[in-house]
Amino acid sequence: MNTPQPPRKDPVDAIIEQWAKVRPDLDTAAMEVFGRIHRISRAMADRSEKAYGALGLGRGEFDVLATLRRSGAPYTLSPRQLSATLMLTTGGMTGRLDKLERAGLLRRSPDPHDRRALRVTLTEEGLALVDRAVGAGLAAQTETLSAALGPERAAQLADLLRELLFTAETAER
Amino acid sequence: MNTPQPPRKDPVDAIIEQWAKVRPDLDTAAMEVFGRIHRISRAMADRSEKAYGALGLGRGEFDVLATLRRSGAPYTLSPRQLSATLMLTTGGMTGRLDKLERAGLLRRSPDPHDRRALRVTLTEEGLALVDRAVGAGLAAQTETLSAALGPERAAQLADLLRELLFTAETAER
DNA sequence: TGGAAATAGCTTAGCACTAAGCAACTTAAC
DNA sequence: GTTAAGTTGCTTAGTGCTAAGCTATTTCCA
Repeated sequence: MNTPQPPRKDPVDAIIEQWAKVRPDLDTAAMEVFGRIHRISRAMADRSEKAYGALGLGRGEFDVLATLRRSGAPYTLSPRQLSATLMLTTGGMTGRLDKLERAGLLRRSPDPHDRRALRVTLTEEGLALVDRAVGAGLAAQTETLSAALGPERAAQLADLLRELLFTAETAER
Repeated sequence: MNTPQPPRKDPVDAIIEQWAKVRPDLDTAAMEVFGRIHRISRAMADRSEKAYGALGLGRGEFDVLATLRRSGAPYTLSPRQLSATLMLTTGGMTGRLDKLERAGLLRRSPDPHDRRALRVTLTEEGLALVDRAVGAGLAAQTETLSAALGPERAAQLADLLRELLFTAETAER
């Protein structure tokens, strides 16, 4: 399964070759990394979405439930905390919460200490569903990763990505 | 700039720690890779968008122009080729082409050999603009990459990503 | 050669998001 | 204690996508 592959050509290599023909002056080294990251991200989003989809959840809804789940008992956060964590505007969050509340997966209740604010809490159904969804999503990821790389190279990849993430998310000048 | 970093904790490490507290049974190793890939992809999309944005282009428009540009002279493709390359429905492509044609960056003309089909061609303005935009986008990527990793580790990262991309884009069973 | 199937690009309806702005409320400043 | 400033969640308008369906045209093949 995980013997180091002979270096095959992938779709990103093909794009880079095309650029080399028409714009040989360009330095395309960064595409080798970011072009692939973009495509992997998109492909894995599709795979995960398929895993939750079987449970009737979209990616956005899953993200809300998972954020509540991993906050621990009593599975309660404010809409603001959720939209900040998920890098979503408050308008977008209102829509997600509406849908999830209608599906009975969470509950909105007034915050007892601040009458402007709300508390969003997972219901029992929501808790049970998200536990299954997290398992399914993670299984899809694990399967893909271990089919591509052994544990050692996967760990090496994770380290390189960690350093790149720091820089990428640092406020641009 | 590129001395191997002391292992700092990043946002993905924090999320994984949270899961470990509330669901210690989960195998979260794959998140180390795909969680970071997702976040880097998002962060870099924002950065690139900012680079083209200065030229009045959104990411979607840029992608269309760049695909035409790297196809080489005479910078002509069909709407179908474009939507297939960019993994976009034909409806979405119609909208992008409308906007770009209105801006004078490309032209639609009938295909002489197939009366169902069109040919989409970059105008001179479109060609000049996309050449500037590609330079700007690539500069933003190059800057981020070289601030995070030296050339050697960047190449190593590219190789690991290539293998992961093969598996991620392979049709799921 | 004629008819069925496939393909091209467009249209429409629906969805999920952002940006901007709102009223209600809380906090800070003096 | 009053006023100014900030925060919260929601609403609205606008954007860009998908899915499904349409017409016109081409290709396949019996």
